[in-house]
Amino acid sequence: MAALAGVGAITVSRALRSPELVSETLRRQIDKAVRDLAYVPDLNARALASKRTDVLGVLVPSLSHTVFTDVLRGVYDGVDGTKLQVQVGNTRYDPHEEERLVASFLRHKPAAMIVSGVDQTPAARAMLENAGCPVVQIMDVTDDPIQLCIGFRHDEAGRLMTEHLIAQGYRRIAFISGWMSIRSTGRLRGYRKALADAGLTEPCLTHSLSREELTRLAAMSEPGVPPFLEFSRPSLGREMFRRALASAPDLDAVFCNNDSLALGVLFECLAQGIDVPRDMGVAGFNDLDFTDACSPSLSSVRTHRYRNGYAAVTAVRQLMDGSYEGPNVVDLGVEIAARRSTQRCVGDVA
Amino acid sequence: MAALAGVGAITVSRALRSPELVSETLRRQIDKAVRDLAYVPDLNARALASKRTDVLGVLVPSLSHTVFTDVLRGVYDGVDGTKLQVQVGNTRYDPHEEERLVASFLRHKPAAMIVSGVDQTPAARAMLENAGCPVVQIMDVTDDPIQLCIGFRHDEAGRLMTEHLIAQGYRRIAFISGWMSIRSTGRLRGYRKALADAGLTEPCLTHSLSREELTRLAAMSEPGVPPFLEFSRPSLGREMFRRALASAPDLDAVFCNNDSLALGVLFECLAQGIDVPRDMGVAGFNDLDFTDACSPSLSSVRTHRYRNGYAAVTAVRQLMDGSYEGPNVVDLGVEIAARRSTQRCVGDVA
DNA sequence: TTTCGGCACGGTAGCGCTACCATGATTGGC
DNA sequence: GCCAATCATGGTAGCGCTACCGTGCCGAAA
Repeated sequence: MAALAGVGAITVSRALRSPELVSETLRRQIDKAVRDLAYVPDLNARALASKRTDVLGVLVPSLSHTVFTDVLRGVYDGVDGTKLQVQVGNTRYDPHEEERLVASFLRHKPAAMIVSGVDQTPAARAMLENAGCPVVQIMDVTDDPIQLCIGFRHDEAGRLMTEHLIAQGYRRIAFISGWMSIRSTGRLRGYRKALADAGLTEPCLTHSLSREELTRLAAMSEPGVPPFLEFSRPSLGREMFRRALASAPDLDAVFCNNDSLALGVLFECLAQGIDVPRDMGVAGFNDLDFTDACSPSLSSVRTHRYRNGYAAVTAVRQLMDGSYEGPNVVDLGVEIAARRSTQRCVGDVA
Repeated sequence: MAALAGVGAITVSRALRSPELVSETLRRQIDKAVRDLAYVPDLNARALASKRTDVLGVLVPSLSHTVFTDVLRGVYDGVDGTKLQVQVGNTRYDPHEEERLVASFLRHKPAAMIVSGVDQTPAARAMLENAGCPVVQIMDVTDDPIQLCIGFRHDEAGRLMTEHLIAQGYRRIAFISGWMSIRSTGRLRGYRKALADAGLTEPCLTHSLSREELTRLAAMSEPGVPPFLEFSRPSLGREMFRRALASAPDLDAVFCNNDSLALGVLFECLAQGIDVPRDMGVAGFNDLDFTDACSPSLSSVRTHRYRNGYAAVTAVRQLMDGSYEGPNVVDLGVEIAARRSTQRCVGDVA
């Protein structure tokens, strides 16, 4: 092919990768030859020869949760206009699958890796440490990142929302979660801390389903639907809220581990004629796109998922060209989106 | 490395790819050496030498819509236990981005490709036709697939739901959509056909926002959030429903282009004190996980997204080993999930 | 015993590209 | 007009793996 353009093979390579190094005349000849032959460089050969690629590997625990697709949107926007190619891996909340994927991704010699959470298996961590490319952990923070972590504190988030509920006058506050990821556990810890600090107790334990119940509920779903999806369905929120009410009839608020569960709780209250927010405060987590459209609008914890993905890519690019100068632990923080569903104090009194 | 195991390099290669061709003794020696040296084969070199990879390229228009993440779940479940590696590309509903991604994916010499929809650009189509690997189009059907298409008819889906509403006694039925993808247009066509067949007219045109309004609404969203997401938010459903009511006060049903919009409509009815389903029928599309938990539960069109992804992978695997024997156009069909939000006839009368 | 097919394994030669160095042409300063 | 510095271009030698063929060995048939 290079011969047909009347130049050496290496000049073609140069013309395609750094056109500014090739004279205008030759460049035009080569461009023409490329078009005539519909020449497409083989990326595998390029990767083999140059020992690097433009692949940005991104590992997320789920593609079904808006949470991580928002992150991916930030990632995609961040690589826009760069040479980087995003390659997504789905760990399905399984540390071993994550480990497998880390190995598999690293075999392709990626330009950089972005992984979710800070709880990789020791083997996965070791591989990432020796990967020889920038590695950024997202959606959580730790004092001991592989290289750089950008995220927020889940325990802090849980504490803040619980304190908000307490400030609104709620006292019997339940924490509802269908399935506990490592991050949910952090939120639960924050919730408990806030309760303890205020001298309150946990009215009931509905954050953890028994193994049998999990299995039973999983069986209800369409075959092949992984449990973690099923376990944040609104219908599960309704079910768990009914159980919480049964075991603690004096309940006056529920803090849901995610907005989907909260949506279910909202509908259950509607169906039972329970007044939200007067008789029951309802709070979600993540501030998904439907929270403001609910009636009453749903309070939630706003996490900066899009920004997290975007910031991770920005950091990756700076790490690649050596210009990164920020700290190696970045806490993006969270915000309480206080809406009608937890607004008991103000407004009602006035 | 091969030397350290006391064997030839080629034997190592064989031992790793087809262990049955190597004697037990050597295989054990090699296994040990592999572990000792933490040897990891370079996939780029393998791809270069063997001119093939185990990458299954999957192109979807969005990672933010549950619709496509459900498909991806099916895909991931389908490749489970095989050598295939999923690689996801996000076209962001942009045909040119899709074309770019097709080119980029094909350079990696994938084992097969799965693309969404049947409306690729001529250039993308040509590349896929000459890709030399199985190509499956999903989530829509056409008489003229690239190689094989597995999906469902959107016009048929739109027609069925509209007929359901008519059968329930609704007569002034609006179609609401924030943004029209190529597939939404099909649903609108089916809706109009059903109305025409029943001798009914379209009460108002709320399926198409003006360019200015789209821009204004897009500006409302978080920077970087692509429009197509914003345009299916529940809050947009509330807004568009208000407009529809204003331009057609005698409206008695709305068929929403997706469940998110329908959720907004449901809440707007709740806020305005409009009785669903008696005074207003509300229908969505896709049958997302919250439809059954709404109060009243939301009628929708169930599309087989998970199954579509799974079936595509199954077909890909059969195409790869030459055992595929099905037709080259597969219509998975849709089902009407008739729930309370459109249940005007039965029950109320009895 | 010879012959031959089948088996386990190794040597050689690339796959298509790029890193590295070499070459020749051009420029500018003395 | 000479030399060094700078530029554009080409040649060579791999990157790490696998396809292809070849070697030596075995047991079964002649």
